[in-house]
Amino acid sequence: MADSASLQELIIEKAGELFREQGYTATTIKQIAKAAGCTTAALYYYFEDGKQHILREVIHDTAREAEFSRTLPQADSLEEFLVELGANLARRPPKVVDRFNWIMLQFATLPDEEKQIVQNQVISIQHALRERISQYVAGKEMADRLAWLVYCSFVGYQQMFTKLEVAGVVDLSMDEYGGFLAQVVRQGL
Amino acid sequence: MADSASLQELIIEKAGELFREQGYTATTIKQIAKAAGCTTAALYYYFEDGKQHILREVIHDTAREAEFSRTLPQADSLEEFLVELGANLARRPPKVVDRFNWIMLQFATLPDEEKQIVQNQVISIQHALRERISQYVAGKEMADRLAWLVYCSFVGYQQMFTKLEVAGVVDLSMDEYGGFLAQVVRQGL
DNA sequence: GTCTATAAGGGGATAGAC
DNA sequence: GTCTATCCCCTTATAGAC
Repeated sequence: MADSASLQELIIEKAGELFREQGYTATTIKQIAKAAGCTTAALYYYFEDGKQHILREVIHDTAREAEFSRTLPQADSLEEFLVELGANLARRPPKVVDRFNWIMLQFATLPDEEKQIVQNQVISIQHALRERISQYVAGKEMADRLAWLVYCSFVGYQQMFTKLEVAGVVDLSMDEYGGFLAQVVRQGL
Repeated sequence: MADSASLQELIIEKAGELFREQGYTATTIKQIAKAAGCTTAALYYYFEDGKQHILREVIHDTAREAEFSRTLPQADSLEEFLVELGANLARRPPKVVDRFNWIMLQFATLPDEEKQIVQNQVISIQHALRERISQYVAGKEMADRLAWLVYCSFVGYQQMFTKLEVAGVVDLSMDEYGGFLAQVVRQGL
């Protein structure tokens, strides 16, 4: 981002953007080079194994970045926590959502090592969610399942409403969705 | 599938499989031709606009097929309905799940007409879900929101556990997940 | 209707200059 | 470290034979 960033970092950053926007296969190394302001030969100086190598680095970089920015809201009750969580998620930049989507959809074609990185990230998010939720509910098992339910619910919302652009046709904001989830969790119907 | 199927239908079917497995961009028309037992020239006889044209037809075909096979379980209570729904979804062939994922990946790059087909499908599923749910709960608004919550929850589960293969690491079957969702919806925590 | 043959272009990758 | 120049292969697509 800064002009002083090394070309290597710049390549990873620009490649990440292109992968996110177009997918891995649809992105050419010529596009990546152009976006990074260099030639394809320069790519091979930093990434000997070519395009696949850049992909791996993008995944690693994404994981590192996500690790850093993960913070769950504070709240006095489970209901409030879920409402806040929904509100937080709704405020995330589209970039983050797109990146998650891209990796998810790329997943099947990733090498094993990178698959594990992605899975570990998902699981560590669920763990964080579970620990927080366990402050509000009785029973480890209950907290664990609820954490998955909450996590999956929001992921699903995002896929449907953001990725599939259903939000343009149906009127249900993520805030409302989170609020409804909180209500259901609290008292059922 | 039958040997008597026209080559045109066979191409759409085989292309659909390849797109699911590899993605659209990664699939070549040569692969499609080979899978369908013909040459690339034959493809252009049926699909003048080439690969894009085949993509469109696959989407249309997928929508038609989904329309046909969509049945929701019968149940005496909301809780039972949700449990059954989870069990049904768990039994779906991976093929169906993969297709949904693939279309999601492709969505951003689809022409408007095909985008609408996909959205309409999603919305019509939610409508079916909503109508069924409204048998059990009071209030149109409530049924609508709950239908989205249920739909998104299952989509999210599928993404995480099936697509990201978290099911191999974490022990939470879709049956259990559906059961837990039913329990939460019924009485809260 | 389906094939053979091939054109035209773009893709990933590399050798060697600077 | 980065570029110029280029290679080879594979891709999409088409013309014309059968």
